[in-house]
Amino acid sequence: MTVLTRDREKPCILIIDDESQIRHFLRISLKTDGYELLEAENGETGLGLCARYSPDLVILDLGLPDMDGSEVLAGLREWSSVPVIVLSVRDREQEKVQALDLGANDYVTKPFGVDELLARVRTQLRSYNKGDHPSASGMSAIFDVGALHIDLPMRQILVDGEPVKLTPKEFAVLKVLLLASGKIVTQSQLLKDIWGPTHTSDTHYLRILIGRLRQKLGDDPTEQCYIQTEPGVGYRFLGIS
Amino acid sequence: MTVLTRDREKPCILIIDDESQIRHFLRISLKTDGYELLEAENGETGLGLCARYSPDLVILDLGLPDMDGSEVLAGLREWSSVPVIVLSVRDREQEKVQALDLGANDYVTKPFGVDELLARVRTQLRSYNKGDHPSASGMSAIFDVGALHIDLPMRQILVDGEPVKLTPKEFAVLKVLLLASGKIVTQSQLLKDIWGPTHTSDTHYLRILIGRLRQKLGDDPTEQCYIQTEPGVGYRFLGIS
DNA sequence: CATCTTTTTAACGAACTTTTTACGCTCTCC
DNA sequence: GGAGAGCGTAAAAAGTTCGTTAAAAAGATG
Repeated sequence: MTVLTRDREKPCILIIDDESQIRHFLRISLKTDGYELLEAENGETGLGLCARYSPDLVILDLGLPDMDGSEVLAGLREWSSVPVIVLSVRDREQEKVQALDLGANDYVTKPFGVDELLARVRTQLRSYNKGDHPSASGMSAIFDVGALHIDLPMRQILVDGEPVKLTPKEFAVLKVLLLASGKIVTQSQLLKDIWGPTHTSDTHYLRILIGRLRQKLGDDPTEQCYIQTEPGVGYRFLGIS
Repeated sequence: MTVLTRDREKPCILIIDDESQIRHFLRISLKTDGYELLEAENGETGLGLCARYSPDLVILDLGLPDMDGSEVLAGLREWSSVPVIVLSVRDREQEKVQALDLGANDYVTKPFGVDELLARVRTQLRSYNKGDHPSASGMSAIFDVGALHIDLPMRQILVDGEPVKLTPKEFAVLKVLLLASGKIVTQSQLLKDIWGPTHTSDTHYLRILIGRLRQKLGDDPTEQCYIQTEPGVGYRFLGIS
């Protein structure tokens, strides 16, 4: 199952709550604050939506019809570290402690003020985005192949331990190839991604750039060590299966 | 001044509260849960302790004698990203919103249950340790690189022991680069952070400011000692691995 | 209101990227 | 075998970006 595409500009929030009034109420508040929304009225669909769309934050009501809210939380924490704000009508301290220790990031007691909830949402999203959580961006961005060490977020490339300087376009091409590791990336796709949709036919740009890239990476085009060319189609990065 | 050593096994919590009963009460609860403690009864010593010992978490009372709690929070957030749990007797929603948007990670209204507070402490420490926060791994707000000594909370910079005056914008840029030590900071990000979102394209502002900064810090752009430029992308501060 | 500091604007040379142009190579297909 | 398409390399030309300097404008200070 692949991650379905969604607007990556707006932060996406999943609401799991059975009360339609609360969902309605949250929907209006959150949408006007510029969030994209997903909604589920029971734990199971909530978990499903979370798995498929990997939202940036989950607002979870503890009182659900099909399963206990803490079960949902526990299930979620099996594989995801998405921030969770728990809502509950119950103000029992032990329940708060339990939810927080199960992995909730915040606990808000109903009835609550919208502004406070929105502020807590901002707080969670803020601290979540600060560290680069692997599950948020999908995969690790550090590659080690042969004498090559590539750190995408640090934008650092080492060949035999020696740092290598890449130009912006060189780096962009390498990144696209790397993120599709093993798979072929079409020439027109690379051209569209990096040069823009008006240059999808200027394949010689690519040939020259790939040449320089191979040179800088210490790659021999006759042996096709790192960057393999698929004649007539495109290029692929070899190394990680 | 270097970072003072302290027991790195136990998480260290700084309590900033003027009421000695509350401190006593928290001290007992937190110590039995295995935390190391620091205490301050006003904002100024609190900030000082935080700068010197860089605790893993701060519990901050909003009602302090010497300065407003939100001032302490704002001052702290100038240079530190340590998690902060705010305590307050006031249950006004706007105050919660303000504190959370100023950078607080949680807000607990007095009177509160110990168990809940302890659970919230655990939650903050947990999510703080997940991402690799620079200041979590022992780095403080005081930097010593080569002949350079930078004290962010004191706003003081020494080159070869000589104090150097920086303009507000120079200091802001240096701070952003420093807090992202090693990582690249995009030009547009610096421009957005310091000049505001309307100047994200005025890259020449940055070039001039970086030039002056390098000059004042005694940095040679041909040797790329402190501030390294990543052509076409942005800048990074070198020195601390 | 005058002075000093800080920020913004303008201009220019140097270094670097990207694009253009040109040429050699291999492979397929007629 | 020859023509043409696709790929790789090399070097020159064009275009950007970077760093520096200098001066004008704006803001702060007394």
